[in-house]
Amino acid sequence: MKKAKSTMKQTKRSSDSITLEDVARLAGVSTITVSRALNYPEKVASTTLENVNRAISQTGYVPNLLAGGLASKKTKLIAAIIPSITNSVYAETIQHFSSYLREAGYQVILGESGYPEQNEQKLITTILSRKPDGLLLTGVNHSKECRKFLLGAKIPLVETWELTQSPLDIAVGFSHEQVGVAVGSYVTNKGIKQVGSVCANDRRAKIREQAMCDELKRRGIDDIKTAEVSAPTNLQSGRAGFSQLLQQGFRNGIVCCSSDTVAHGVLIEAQARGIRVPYEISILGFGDQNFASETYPAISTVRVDRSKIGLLAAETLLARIDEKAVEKTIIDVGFEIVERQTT
Amino acid sequence: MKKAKSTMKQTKRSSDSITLEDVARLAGVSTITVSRALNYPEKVASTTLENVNRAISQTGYVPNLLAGGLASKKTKLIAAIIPSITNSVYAETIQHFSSYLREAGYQVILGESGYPEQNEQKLITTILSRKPDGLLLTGVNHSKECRKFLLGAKIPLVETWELTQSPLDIAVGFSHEQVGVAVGSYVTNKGIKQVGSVCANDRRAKIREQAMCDELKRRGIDDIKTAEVSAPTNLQSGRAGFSQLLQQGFRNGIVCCSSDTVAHGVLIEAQARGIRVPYEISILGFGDQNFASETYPAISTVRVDRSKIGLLAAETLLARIDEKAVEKTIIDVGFEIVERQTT
DNA sequence: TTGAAAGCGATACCAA
DNA sequence: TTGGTATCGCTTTCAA
Repeated sequence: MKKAKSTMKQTKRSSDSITLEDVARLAGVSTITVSRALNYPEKVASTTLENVNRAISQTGYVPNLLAGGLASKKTKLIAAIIPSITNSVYAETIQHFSSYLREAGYQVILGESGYPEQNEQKLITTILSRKPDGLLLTGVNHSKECRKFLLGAKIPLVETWELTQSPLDIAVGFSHEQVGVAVGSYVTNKGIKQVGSVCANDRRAKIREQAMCDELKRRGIDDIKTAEVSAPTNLQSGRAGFSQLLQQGFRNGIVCCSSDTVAHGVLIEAQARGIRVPYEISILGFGDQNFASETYPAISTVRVDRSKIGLLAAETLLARIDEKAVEKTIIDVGFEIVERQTT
Repeated sequence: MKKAKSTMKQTKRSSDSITLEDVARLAGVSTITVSRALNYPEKVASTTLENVNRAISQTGYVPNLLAGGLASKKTKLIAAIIPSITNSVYAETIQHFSSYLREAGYQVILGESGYPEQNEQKLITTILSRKPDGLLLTGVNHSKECRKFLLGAKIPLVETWELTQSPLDIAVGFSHEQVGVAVGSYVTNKGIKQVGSVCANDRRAKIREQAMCDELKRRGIDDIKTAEVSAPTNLQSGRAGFSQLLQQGFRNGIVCCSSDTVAHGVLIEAQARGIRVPYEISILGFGDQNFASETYPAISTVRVDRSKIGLLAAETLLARIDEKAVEKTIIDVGFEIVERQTT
């Protein structure tokens, strides 16, 4: 007993939407031919193709990727887990990541991990249940349980923003220790004697701060004032953090911040107090966000190339998915200390 | 001939992943019972439930939502189309939108419409092929073709950021004309005589600027200098825009900007030129982004509540999906002019 | 170049 | 409370 949906009013679980079968009937071909016309047009005779295309536009057919993905085990979906979409460094990374993948016919689905109500494992399970073809992670610090699920999914994975000696699969990022060391040596090379640090209570930020302090001490600078502010940071964090430093007796020197947002807040507080930047104090940010080149003269920063991370992550992931060989599984994109000159 | 996947090495299209059937076999129940244990645990005897749960954690089972969605026609997916993820006003809206939906068991999939290489219709088709249960749109300006596909999907829709008399389904936003009028009257009420406008070449921004100019003229202010900058805007846009105004002879008065980013750029340029804000000129932004309350004293702004838009959009959409009655289909969240005082 | 039939992994429907 | 069976809409496999 064949189906004859068009003739019987309603089959048991009929649906209202237009399916391949509707298109096939209209075009006078079988469903598989329509499927081929969509996925491998070159495998279909040109006249057939025309017929099918006409039928598609006549019906306004929209393929059902759930069904397609279920059948083919390829969803053309890539998942990305980031701490927060409102943090512009992550948003920019994802923006480049998505844009590259979009051109390759993939779509990105986002998960936000930065919210405590959201346990990481549940997030990962939720994401994996959509059966993405690949997955981007932010950071390398996953619980044992999570690693199990991640590896169990048997899909290409890319960890970003941080580097590790033992990536789950691929890592694209930079070393936060190296950033700290570079900042420490930058500061001493400039002959600066007093250093203040306004640092968010964020794992990676703390790694950078620690490495910086170690390097400074190694180079003989012991006068380091530190202020911790809670993540996510905003301008207010910077203002408050800088005030703390001043209370601790910080006067002339450099204020190193865990993000450009914090740095900006420090600048505002300094201006409010009549402290001239970069004359009396100088400020170093991190991320190079919101600071289009040459636009903001008063703050120097550690530039991390979000587009590079996003693009390389996308590229490597795709290569893995297409089962091409991937030369490097640990990719260091580096960073750069950008000095801003006053105009 | 029944399937006996566990005994035969490989069936024709076997897969490596763990399915409901694997769990069922281990728990000694049928697949539908496992399905119930997951979706309606209260409909399953407690001993059975325990067995099933044990089997689930033993196997590390992750449900396949493609299959589930296909069978049930409920994907627990909500799509959101925004111009750009890196624009913080949209990102914040989505952040609240997602967070509300997440608690209700839904996941958000994003589409970016702001990139020209991406035609809107293709974007919509791509999104709809994932069969979301609902859809958020930014703006109310859709092509006829798009409206057709959108309506054809027969899912709840919510248009945000803008209001219209004839929404596709639901609209949550505010009137950009009203913003313009309010700004116009705010300016004249303060007794300001000269107005400069730095406006992005963005549809909604232009609507606001136009309404403001009309209102100003109505109230007898004709001395309006305008500078257009291209979207997406950054600090540089503001600097350049303000420079243009100065060239046109703008001296004392207020600079009205199409976004806070632009306003911030204007501030920087003013400071660079030694023009004191808000004494010699005052600055009005739009959006209240990046300006945590009371943090940035020099710039006033038009505050639009992103969390309200995101939350109300999510709430209304869910109500529609659950087929609850929705009282209002046009929801005006309003706006507010926030004056910042100098400290 | 085209098609028939058998899945993909879940849920809906009806029965026990 | 539990299970058998028929789908959901598409692609793979194999055959014509």
